[in-house]
This record gives sequence, C-alpha cells and structure tokens, in this order.
Amino acid sequence: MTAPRVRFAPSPTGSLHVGGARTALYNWLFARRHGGTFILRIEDTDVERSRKELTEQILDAMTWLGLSWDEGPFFQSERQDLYREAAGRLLATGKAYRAFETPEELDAMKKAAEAAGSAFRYDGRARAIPAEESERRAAAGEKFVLRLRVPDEPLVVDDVVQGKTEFPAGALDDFVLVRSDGHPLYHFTVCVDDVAMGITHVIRGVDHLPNAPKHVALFHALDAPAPVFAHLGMILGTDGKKLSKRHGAAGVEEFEAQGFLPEALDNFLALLGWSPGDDRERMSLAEMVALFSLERLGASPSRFDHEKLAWMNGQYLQEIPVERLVALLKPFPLPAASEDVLLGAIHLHRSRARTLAELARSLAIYGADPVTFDEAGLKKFGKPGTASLVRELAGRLSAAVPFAHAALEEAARALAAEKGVKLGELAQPARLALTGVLASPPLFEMIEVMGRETTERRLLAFADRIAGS
RNA sequence: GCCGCGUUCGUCUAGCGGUUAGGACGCCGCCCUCUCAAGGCGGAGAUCACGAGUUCAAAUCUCGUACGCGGUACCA
Repeated sequence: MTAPRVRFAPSPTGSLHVGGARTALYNWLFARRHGGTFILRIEDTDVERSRKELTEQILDAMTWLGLSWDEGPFFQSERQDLYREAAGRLLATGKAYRAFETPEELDAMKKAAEAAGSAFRYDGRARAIPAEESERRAAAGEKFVLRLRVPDEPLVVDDVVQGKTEFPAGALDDFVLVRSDGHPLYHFTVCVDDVAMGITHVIRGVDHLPNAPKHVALFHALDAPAPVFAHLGMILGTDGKKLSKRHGAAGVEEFEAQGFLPEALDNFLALLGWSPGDDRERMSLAEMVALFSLERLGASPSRFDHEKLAWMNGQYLQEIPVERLVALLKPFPLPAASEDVLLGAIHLHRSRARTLAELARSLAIYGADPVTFDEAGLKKFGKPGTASLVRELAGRLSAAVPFAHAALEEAARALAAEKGVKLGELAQPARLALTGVLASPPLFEMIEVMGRETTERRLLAFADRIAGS
C-alpha cells in the first residue's frame, strides 16, 4: 500500500474520552504499520463550545499515551480562508447554492413535516433561484446559507469494518455547508480538510457512519476521491450505555490520575474492538504496530471492563523497570522514608497492587507506625499471652546478623521451635504489629526493608498494647 | 417515526461451511506458603439473540423478527 495519511480530529469540547483515545490509537497504529503519516487536527469550529485549555489537555493525553503525531496540530479555526475559498468554488460551479429561508421558515417546514408524520428534509426549493437573482439578493445583504446540491444518484460508502452500504438516491437532502453568519459547518470543514491534507483513510467511531454519505457526496463535489472508511464500534459502560463519567472514569487524564500506566491503557483499549488474530493479549505499542490491520477491527460495540484494565495494569506494574516506577509514583502521596527503604518496599509491593495509587497507599506502612489494628487480627493474635512472645521475637530479630531476611527468618524459626509453636503463630502477630493488618509481603523481607529500629519499636509497642488489654 | 449499524461464556474476544466452539478478565478449587498477592495447575460458565431458508453439513451464507446502539441541526 502506498503510504497512507490518516488523521485524528477531536473537538476541544471535552477531555480526551477513552473512545477518542482508542480512535487515535488505531489511526496511529495504522499509520505506523504502513509507514504513513498521522495528522492531528483540532476541530474547533463550534465557537460556543470549544475551549482552548481542552486542546492542551487533549494534546497532553495523546503524548502521555505515546501517540506522536507527524503533522499538526492544525486548528480549523485558523483555516477559515480555505473553507471560504472552497465554498466560493462550489458556488461558482453550481455544486452548491444559496438558500434564503430564515430559521423561522425552516422551523415551520419542520413542524409541517412532523404534523404530516414524515421526517423533515429540505426540499431544495432554492435550487431554482437564478444565479443573478441569488447574487443580487446576497449583495443586498439578505441572509443565506450555502447548501450542497446533492446529485440525484445513489451514494456508496465503502467501509472496511461495516462493509459496503449503498444509500439510495434521494436519501440525503441538500444539507447546509455554511451558516448564515458565514461559519462553515462540520461536514464541510471535515471534507475540505481531508482533501487538503490528502487523507486516504478515515478511521472513526460508528456514530459518524450516518454522516459518511454526506461526506462522500462532498468529496465528489470537491472533485476528490473518497477516502477508505473504517467505522469503529462504540465503547459502552458496563451497563451498556454510552461510556461517561458516570461509569467511574471516561477521560484519559482520569485514568492517569488513578494510577494507570499508558502502556496498559493502550493495550487494553486496543483490544476493545481489535485483536491480532491469535490468543495474545499483552502487547507493547511496537508489537501492536507490527500486527495491526484494519481488516481485524470489529464492528460490534464493546463494554469497558474496569476489572480487566486493572488486571492488565497490574501486569505492567510488575514488569516495568523499578526506576520508572519510582518516577511514576512521584505524583502520589508517599511516606517519609529513605530512598533505599522506598525502593525495597516497591520491590515487595509492586506485584500486590493494580494501580500506582494502590501501590503508593500500600507503601504507607514504611512511614508512620500503625495506630489502628485490624480488629479480627487483634482478636486472634492480640491476646495478652502473646506479648512476651512478641517481645522475645523483637530481641531475636534485633540480634540477627546480618539484618537480612534469611538470617531474620532463621532467628524467628529458631524461636518458634524453642517455644513449640508454628511459625505462623509468631509471624501473624508480628505482621499485625508491623503493619496493622494481616496481609502483607513476606514478613522477613519486609522487616529487612523496614530496618532494625522500626521493627523493634513497633514490635515492643504492640506487645505493650496487648499486654495491657 | 424514518434511516443506519450491531448481536459467540457475566465481560473482552478467536472463529470467516465440517472445531469436544479456543483464549483472556472475573469467579471457584488445588499447589506454593509466615499472611496477602504474584505464579503454576484444574474447574464451572456460550441451546453462538430468536425464527425461517440455502446446503449432505450453518456460529459461519440469505431473509425476517426481537432487543440494543447511533443518526435524524444554520452541534461536532
């Protein structure tokens, strides 16, 4: 295939939704797979709803996801001349025409159609206005919109995902290209830009599928070949409704804030509507680039499963370099502990967390001493009689040389053997003393990281506490 | 209403005329074990939405129905 040119064209009317992120990802993968060009275009023609800071947020999210663009970002708001020129050309060649109906008149027509039980379609009555009259009325300052003269012929949308669908002649009405205030509309700017940018493949959500015939008609009018379309199935929430904030998180930056890794989100999102064909699921961007093809995209909608994303994130948490983990953890609240302790702790806890936020939270025990203790644990391992055992353990551990997990464990096992108790009967109270809970990484490795002083202090404090109760 | 799209374990999916319908998440059990994870092993879980056709043979092809989703703007 000759090098394709694709684009991702978000509107800065909200943050980058995961659905949009997936669209961007597929476009990016396709471009990279075939040595093509990935263009970023900001569709900010809706002046009322577009916001500058949202553009920044979208760009940041793209960068965070690792989706680098080759050209742009282009802003439609800065390309008005291009649209005006194209509109003039369509008008001059008769492919578009001025329509002078006021919004009120149109409204009345809509109401009438509704009353008659049929859908409103503009009847093209302004087509008949002679060119001179049209010029004269425009020059006289009469308001008008520009409408496309949709040819009376069937329109074919060739879609790699949805198949070829043919829209019969007359399915489309002469839709508006340019508003009466001179602002070009979405369908028009999209096509003008796609032509100007030499877009060869349009990969976007199915919500745009009904627009496709309009675009095909426009490409014809602009004397350009229609690009290849690929309309993706929607991403829904777990309840089958369109994914939104209601479902927990929908914006890419929210996932970042919750401690998901970009590679995990990329990987997860890629699998929502695409698969490499074999059973593999864990893939880096590079692997996905090598495997990607439009033909393997799915048309059916998919639900966003937070559980699976969390699992996948946990997988990545386990395998990325620890230095990177340290860097990624920076934005999260971490305990006041030395770099060494933190590093050791991360090693012990990374396989036990599914998000960076969880990981950071689990590291808290390396900071302040626990003040509350698991109730069930206290009931089971906090009997007064255990206090002396815990004190003795503290002494043995403090005396261990070196203060490393092997020696620590040996010391503890020796004590357990002397007392005729199982290791667990020693380890569990100790774990409770050290962490306040009954679940943690292996005790002795944790003790090694916490250090002699902390261990002894917590063990003795705990012994005092339960002895008195 | 009209137009379009979709429908394989709870979820994500493989499958593209002949399979014991495969994998993953989640769930359950076992192993490992000082606890919890991770990991290993195993299990439950899908009359392939439903109904007609075509065919020796259909999850796979055709049509219809149901349900879901999307669109129906001088929004994107």
